[in-house]
Amino acid sequence: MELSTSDLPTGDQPATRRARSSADLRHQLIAAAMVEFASHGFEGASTRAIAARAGAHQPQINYHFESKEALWKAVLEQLLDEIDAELGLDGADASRETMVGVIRGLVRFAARRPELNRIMIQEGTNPGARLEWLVETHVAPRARLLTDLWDTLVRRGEAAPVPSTIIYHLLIGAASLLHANGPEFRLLFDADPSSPEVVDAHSDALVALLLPTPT
Amino acid sequence: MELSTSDLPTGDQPATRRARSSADLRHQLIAAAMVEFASHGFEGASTRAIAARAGAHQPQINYHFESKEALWKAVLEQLLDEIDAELGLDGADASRETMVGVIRGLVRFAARRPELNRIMIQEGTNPGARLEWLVETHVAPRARLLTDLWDTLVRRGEAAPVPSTIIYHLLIGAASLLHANGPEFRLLFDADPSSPEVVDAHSDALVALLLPTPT
DNA sequence: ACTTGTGCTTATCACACGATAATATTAGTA
DNA sequence: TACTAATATTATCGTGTGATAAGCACAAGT
Repeated sequence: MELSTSDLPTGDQPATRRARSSADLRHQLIAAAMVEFASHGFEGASTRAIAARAGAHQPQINYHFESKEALWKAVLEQLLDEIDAELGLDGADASRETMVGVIRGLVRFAARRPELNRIMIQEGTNPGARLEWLVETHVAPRARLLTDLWDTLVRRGEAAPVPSTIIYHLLIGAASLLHANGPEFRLLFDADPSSPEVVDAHSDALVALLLPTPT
Repeated sequence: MELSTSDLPTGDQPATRRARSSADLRHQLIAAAMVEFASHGFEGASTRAIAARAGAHQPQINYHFESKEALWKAVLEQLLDEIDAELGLDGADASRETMVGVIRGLVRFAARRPELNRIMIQEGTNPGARLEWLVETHVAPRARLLTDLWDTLVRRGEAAPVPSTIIYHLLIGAASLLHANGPEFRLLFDADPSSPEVVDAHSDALVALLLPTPT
């Protein structure tokens, strides 16, 4: 390979350079792993490719993380933190505007960071330990927030009368596939899936379909 | 390994037994590859696992198919034939009932054969030769049929005013994710994603959302 | 009975995988 | 400058990968 510290973004103070550099590499490995896991799945992504993308050697993954699976969990924890920040679902009140914000946020996030949906789709396909960890510790509580909100709106007649168990995957699929499969969209329609025009039209459509305004 | 002809469903007439058995194995390999490709992606699926699932030895794949990729193409051609039979989109007239049938067919097919959506989602994620082959030779013409139908209905006011480029992935995502991620749905809601109740509720919801009846 | 052809089985190729051990290098401290 | 702890680097382990070659089994045709 051929790596030197000058290849990486260097810190400043010598006193903190080492610690910062170490934390930086951790983040770079997580960022690289995010892309590789999203593209090739857990099994298909290789630690060598992840390390190369981060400008590091393959054994550094096992030095900074316990295993490939621990790195995968770190990736998902970061992604879920990011979508929480984008949606702000937990503290919100049960209103139509909240739901509008959630829908638009889902589309915006899927366009900005398609990796989360790609990884979740990959894992949601196969039963197993990774899916159980994902659902039990991360997906279930967030899904609960969304289904509760939806049920409230339906009860008030502010949302289409669709069971919340159905609406969950329906909404996430409708909001994310266009961006998870961005390359396919680009080939099919010769348009940029992450352009503001597409994202806006996509969000507007979903809001209009799911939260019809009683005229 | 330990294989004998008695492990496989045997033919009848000795005159045709060899040829039938060969065609049978081809089909069994395609069926096995369908499951493996859907679960682990093209790169993650191993020819040994495919062969084992079909009750065959790994080199038989290269005997009956040119390569792993040729087997993958055979899988997709079979799946696309199946969904064509389910939807019957090509000869249909441009009516609301046709669209209702398409929507219900998409959901029904995703529930019965989640493998197509799983494979397409995997491939739609990464630019490359496989995606280009898929889109150019198979997806684009079918997508065209659907977007043309949609545009006609929108012009007539019989469908929600959503651009057909947006509706394509929106509809397919909304119709398929629940079933592509069946294992996740099962864990989340403790329900069978392929049960008639779920499939019906899912279809009804999509029809109601996309083709609102002007009351 | 003999040959031919089709498909199966075994062995093996060169390479990629995740993980670990051993060594080298560096930074911080005394 | 010596020493120590942290990180980087190299080498290597056992295993799995897709593909191919060589030889075998057996039915079909003569």
